[in-house]
Amino acid sequence: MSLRIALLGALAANGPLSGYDLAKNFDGSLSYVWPARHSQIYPELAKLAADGLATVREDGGRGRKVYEIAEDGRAALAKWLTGTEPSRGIRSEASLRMFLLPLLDPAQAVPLLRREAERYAEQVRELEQVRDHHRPPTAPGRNGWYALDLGIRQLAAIRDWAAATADHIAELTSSGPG
Amino acid sequence: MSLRIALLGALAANGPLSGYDLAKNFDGSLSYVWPARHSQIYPELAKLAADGLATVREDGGRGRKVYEIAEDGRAALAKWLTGTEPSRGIRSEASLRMFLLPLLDPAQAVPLLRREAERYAEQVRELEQVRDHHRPPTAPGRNGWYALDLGIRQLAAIRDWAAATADHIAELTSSGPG
DNA sequence: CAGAACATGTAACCGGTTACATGATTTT
DNA sequence: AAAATCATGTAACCGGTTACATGTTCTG
Repeated sequence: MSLRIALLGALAANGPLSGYDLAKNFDGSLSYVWPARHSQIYPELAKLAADGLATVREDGGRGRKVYEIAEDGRAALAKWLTGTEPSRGIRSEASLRMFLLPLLDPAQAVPLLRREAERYAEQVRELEQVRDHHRPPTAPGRNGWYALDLGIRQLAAIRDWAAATADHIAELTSSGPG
Repeated sequence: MSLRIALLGALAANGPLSGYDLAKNFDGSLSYVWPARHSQIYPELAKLAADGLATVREDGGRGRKVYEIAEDGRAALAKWLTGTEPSRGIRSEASLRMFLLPLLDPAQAVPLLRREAERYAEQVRELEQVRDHHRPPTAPGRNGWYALDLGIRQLAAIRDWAAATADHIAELTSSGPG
């Protein structure tokens, strides 16, 4: 279900798009919460068209097909956003690692946590540049600025946790068993 | 691979456990980043034992089997934590919804964002109580406090984003097209 | 004209979910 | 003795990944 919604969302936000465009980066931000490969995207777009939620049009000689969201598609998207409870579960290998890092002995855990903190800090800096380059929207509607902002905040949370946890463990071990 | 690691992590952190125990809540916190059902856990534990990463012992007459992490298991866990790059991808239906909510017209989006902000605020308050009840560890090693702290920070980030975005959209529409 | 990038699809496999199935102990 | 809970497992299905397969247009 969710892939379908993600595609409708991308089409609603970024106008008519081909499967190739969508596969490339899913609008550059959607892939952060719902990644998908072209092998999954192409069949799903075909289904979307078959179900009348999007319209297809051949575009140029290279076999390119451009999909545009239909009225039924917008309705389905709005219904999902307003009328259903999303599953709160997530599955994140990176977070799993964070959860488990404190199990290592402090001499290993602290530098790894600091390295992770720095990695996330760097990613946050990069994305902040992109975000601030685009500037917040001055009119409501279709744009990825909010999505990017959310991504940055989540990464910053992990960064802060990793730094704080490294400090905490380091402090414990310097005073504790010494 | 990750389920295997998650199970080893749970066994390392919380001592010997049965599949039933693990399935119940995955230590109460691990399930937040890597949920799993008993139908997946039981076979994986059997494999873990077959591969020598954990040891089994029958425990009581109800067919209960208790698994304990073996030395090889600890080594495998440590190797994964220190020697591999985790995939950075996540898949979150809740975040997907957040990403897409600003696509709705402001009259719908703003109250939904505020409702989500309140939902996350409540969850943060609940988990903060749990966390602060347990208090931060005073000795390094096996405990779920850090994991819980990470979960709270991530939820708080979403909460803050939802509130800020609601405010921002509301402000735009009150001054913008009026 | 060769190689890169564009563009779409299919098939095999794997991890995960839902549902099915069974039996032992404890509680009421 | 019935119901609830403990406890483990299997099977069918589905969503997603990897790999395979094919053809077109642009660039150097």
